[in-house]
Amino acid sequence: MDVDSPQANGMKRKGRKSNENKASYREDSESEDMPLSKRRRTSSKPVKPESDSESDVPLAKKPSAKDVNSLSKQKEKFEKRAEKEAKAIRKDAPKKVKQETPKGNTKKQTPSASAKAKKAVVKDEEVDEDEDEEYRWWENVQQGDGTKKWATLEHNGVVFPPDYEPLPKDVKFYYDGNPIDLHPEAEEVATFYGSMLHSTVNVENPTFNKNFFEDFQGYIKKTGGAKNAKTGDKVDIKSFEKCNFKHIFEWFDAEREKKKALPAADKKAAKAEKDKTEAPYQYCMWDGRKQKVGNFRVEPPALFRGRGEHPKTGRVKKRVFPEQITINIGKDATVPAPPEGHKWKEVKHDQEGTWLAMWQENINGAYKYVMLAANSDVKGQSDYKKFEKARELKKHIDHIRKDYQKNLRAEKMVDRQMASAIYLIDRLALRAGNEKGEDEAETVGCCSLKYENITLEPPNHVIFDFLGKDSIRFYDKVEVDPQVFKNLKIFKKAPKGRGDDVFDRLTTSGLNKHLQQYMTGLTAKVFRTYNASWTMANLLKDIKATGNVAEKVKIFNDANRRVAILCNHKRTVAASHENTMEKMTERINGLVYQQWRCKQMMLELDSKIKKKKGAEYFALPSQLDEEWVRKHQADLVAEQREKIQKKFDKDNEKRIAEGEKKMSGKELDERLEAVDELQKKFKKENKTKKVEPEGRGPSVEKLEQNIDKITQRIETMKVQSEDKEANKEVALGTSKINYIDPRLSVVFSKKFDVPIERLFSKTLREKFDWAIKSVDDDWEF
DNA sequence: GACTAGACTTGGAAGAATCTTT
DNA sequence: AAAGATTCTTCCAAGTCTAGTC
Repeated sequence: MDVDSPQANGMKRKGRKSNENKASYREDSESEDMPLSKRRRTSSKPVKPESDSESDVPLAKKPSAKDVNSLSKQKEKFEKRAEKEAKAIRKDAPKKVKQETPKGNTKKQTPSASAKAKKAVVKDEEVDEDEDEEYRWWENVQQGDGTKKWATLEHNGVVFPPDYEPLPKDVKFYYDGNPIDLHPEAEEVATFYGSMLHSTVNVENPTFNKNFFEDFQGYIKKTGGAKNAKTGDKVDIKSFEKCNFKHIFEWFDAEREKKKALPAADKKAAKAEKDKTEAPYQYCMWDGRKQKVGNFRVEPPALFRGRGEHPKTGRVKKRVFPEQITINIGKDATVPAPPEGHKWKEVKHDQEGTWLAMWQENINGAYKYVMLAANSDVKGQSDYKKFEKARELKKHIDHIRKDYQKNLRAEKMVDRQMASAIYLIDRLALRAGNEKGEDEAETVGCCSLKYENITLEPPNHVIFDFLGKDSIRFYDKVEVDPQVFKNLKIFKKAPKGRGDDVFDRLTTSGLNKHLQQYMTGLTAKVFRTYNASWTMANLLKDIKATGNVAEKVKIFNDANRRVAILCNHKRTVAASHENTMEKMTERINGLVYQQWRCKQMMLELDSKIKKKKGAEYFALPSQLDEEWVRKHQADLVAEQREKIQKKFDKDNEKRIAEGEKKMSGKELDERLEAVDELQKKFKKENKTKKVEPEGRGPSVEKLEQNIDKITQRIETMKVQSEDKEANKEVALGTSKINYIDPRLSVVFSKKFDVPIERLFSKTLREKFDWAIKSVDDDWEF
């Protein structure tokens, strides 16, 4: 239960065993002597003698390479701008460059500052504005040394999950067809699994099942075994295949339904009750200011849902007891009382930490922290600092780029690898890529890229294919600098093979140390922030103010999407996606059909028009065919019939409600005559291959207008549908929340008159309060 | 420099709430 | 009003990176 064994956030690091490998890294063409000052670091694991057939199974269905050309071309443009700007900054502020304090770019902030001052005065007079006066920390960011995070801190600790409530007597886990009695502790574990049968990604994962079953068996053994609920005989639970959790699942499902079906008032009351009991934990007092706590709930016991091929996925994540929890709180504050009969593991007064409580989870020994919510001052400040740091990189980026460009040809292997790695981090927004342990999913970042993750295609194309954070696949074919191509070829040279590091001389800390030389605090991840925000800034810069709000929001989202693609932020395609797409094409086809009918009507009105416009114009569009038309006609007929029926029913209801008599079936028949006529009309059209002109005073001109209108609608729908398809596996959220400087969005909102609500949800507006209140429409990243 | 404990940010998915369509 | 789609929020896993120890 105690997880005190020292582990790096639980993960045992892979030993850095060094193989003495006398690899020669001489390039084929050029003869460069690269001193091998250090021993080569290779994976401690032997190269897996995997059968090729297995390893060749594609990771995902279809590699969706990004549009290499347009994206990289634009990136080039933005890089040029970056270089220009870096030079301009240095020219502008030859001496001040060192520390750009928040008030640093005085020119731009002065107007807003004075405006705010005015506002502040007004506010003093009419106090009714907000609850309590807000603390505009961003107007006065002290550098400080950043170590002491608070002077006083009061909070009420954490909320524990409810105790386990045993299942009703008639709901059982089944084994080999028999209901089984389990000790509540083992039964609880059964419910972890039973309640998630709908989660196919887990329940169909053999590792998940194996791990779960092992732990489950352990619990059964530990708690006195399992018994046949009918006979009372001991049952040995030894085969996962014979386990049946269906009854448990159905019970949970029914409970979920029951909850959902509750009257709205009851739901509301239940929520109010919960809010009330949790209220004391929602907020804390941080340096005397009320601040929202983020995650005050202790994580409930469950099955660990490790992602990708996590070797421990499915293991039981145990219930956390007060005895495992460390509380961090002000010296003078009242320490929250642990639950009756329990005590805290420890109570600290660590002013250098921003966490309120902490414990270690039993699977990986990972630390779990209770911290403040994203909208709190501390989090806001560090967010602000993060973006300021990224902006600071603007001043150095040209140097850094020039440097790595030069060092791509460095004599020493380390330097070459360093330059190549930074190149990739900068150009492809790769993560640093820390070393990972044996008992984690095998994912990589830049420094940990493996031999097999890179495929070289002469003259200078590189295919990257690897699983990154969260086992999300990164697949991209990229055109790289010829020297980078050469280098990668060298880095991959024999005796390296599958499983070996491409950058065998690099570690993330070495890389970051190198980066610090250019700028204090510069690390690999700053490049991601910088490139994301810089890209967004440039995309927004090129926008012209046109269209309505919806169109402008779309433009914004398009830019957002470009950033998300840059960062490789993906989501799994929604189950309903294909269906939705089909519906959309059907709708489009319906419009195309309408258009075609209009054209046929024109033929009836003007006998010469066929010659004038050409036969092509009147042909049935290629995406439609006879069969489709028949079906569509039938659908239209059915649709109309349904509509009339519904209207009729509704009218009748109304009549009854008003005390009138119901309409007769005859009336319905009369109304439905229109449908019959439509049907007849279609029949005739199909037979004669002619379409009678419709509408009042039909004319070729009117029909043409109509066709144009429909064309418009088709176009919008097509755009919508293409948009949807392109967006199906791109997740916009992460870049919006973590990478794009929120001030960019605020400026966009102001400049183009798009309400900020359209760009930021309520929580995001709270999180980015500092950004919303601190910039004018001329602020630049 | 290697190693790792610790603390903090980033990330996708699940679940809840809300909007849209039927 | 139910169903379906979409958006927002919560959850917690999985990264990054610093600093301390040897």
